[in-house]
Amino acid sequence: MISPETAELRILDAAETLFYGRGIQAVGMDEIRSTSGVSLKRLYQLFPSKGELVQAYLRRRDVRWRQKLAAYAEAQATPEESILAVFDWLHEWFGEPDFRGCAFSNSFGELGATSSAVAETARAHKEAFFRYLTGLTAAAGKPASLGDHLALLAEGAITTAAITGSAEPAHQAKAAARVLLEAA
Amino acid sequence: MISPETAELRILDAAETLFYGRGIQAVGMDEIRSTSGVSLKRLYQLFPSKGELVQAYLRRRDVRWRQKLAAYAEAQATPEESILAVFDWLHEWFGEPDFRGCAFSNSFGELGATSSAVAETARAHKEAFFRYLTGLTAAAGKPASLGDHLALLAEGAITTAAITGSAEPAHQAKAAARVLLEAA
DNA sequence: CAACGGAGAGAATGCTCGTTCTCCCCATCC
DNA sequence: GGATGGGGAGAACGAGCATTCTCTCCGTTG
Repeated sequence: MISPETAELRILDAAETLFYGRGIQAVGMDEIRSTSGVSLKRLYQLFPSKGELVQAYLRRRDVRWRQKLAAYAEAQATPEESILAVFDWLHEWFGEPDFRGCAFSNSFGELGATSSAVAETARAHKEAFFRYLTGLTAAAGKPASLGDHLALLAEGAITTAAITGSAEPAHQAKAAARVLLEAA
Repeated sequence: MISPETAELRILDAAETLFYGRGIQAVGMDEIRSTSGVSLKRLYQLFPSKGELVQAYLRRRDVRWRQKLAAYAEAQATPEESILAVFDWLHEWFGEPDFRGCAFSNSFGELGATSSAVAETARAHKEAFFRYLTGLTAAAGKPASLGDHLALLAEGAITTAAITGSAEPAHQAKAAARVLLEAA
């Protein structure tokens, strides 16, 4: 028997791949089981309902996504470079073969109206992202409004890249961000 | 008996209210029937499957949405004012009580991975929107890249307004748009 | 060794939903 | 008037799915 920790990891990995890749309602618990290799009994012991598994998936993805973004941005030499690096990181993300847009926007569109938990998780994710960008602009001595504007650009690039299937919106957003950054 | 044209209108109105308001998979054909007052038999005569009804809903919404935007923008005196008016129009839209983001982004997030028809309709809508904005910037003697940048801002504002439940992103996007417009 | 408790496989349950079918009514036409 | 055809209401069908239950197996403990 695999350890509970390993089982939980496998379940969350399967949930992330499947929920993100195909949508939450399109994936049944049976498919989570077969992909993770963890029996339904154990699955329900660890996550008492599909809704709780969805929340766990979203929470873990939120933390990881923002950590990866922060690690990339913080590897830059100056605050200005960190800001522009956000859009380089987006470009890399958009190019990943399984990229399908923002997991939070997608789950909000799918379930936001019926699940307040999903709606709230999406809201918290976007708020954290906006706060992160305003933190970067503050470090560069720029106003918080610039952070909001850059966040809107990034948000738009994510949606547009997902729907058009192109990574180009990241470059477009970066060019616009550069103009805003220099004007601020 | 109501005329086929009236029945079709009622069905599409019900579909739009329900699909947009709660998500496509969350709404059953039975609810379309009870809301529209059109019997299931006639419903299936006019739209042979739920998928076709979804496509009809999206197609009509695409046309109407872009018409309303264009009417608002074209009521302005100068090309520059038309461009900025796009964001005023967004602000009005965000303030509507049933606003729940972009119907195309939402349906893409929900069904884009499983339905190529939905994915394609969403893509066509975004492309038309981008083309409309680059047309506005061309009329103002500005490069097409400005149109793309403004479209990203608008797109980000829509998503952010939907998730946070605030109309404020329209104002933020307009402020950023003004900077980009004056710099271009 | 024998009882036990927890684990896996997967069947069973109960519900939802897309789609079709049945049955009945009524307006039209001979 | 009586046949007919199209329409409405809603039951029926079949599939999918979240969740639970059953049965069997095996490792542990006394």
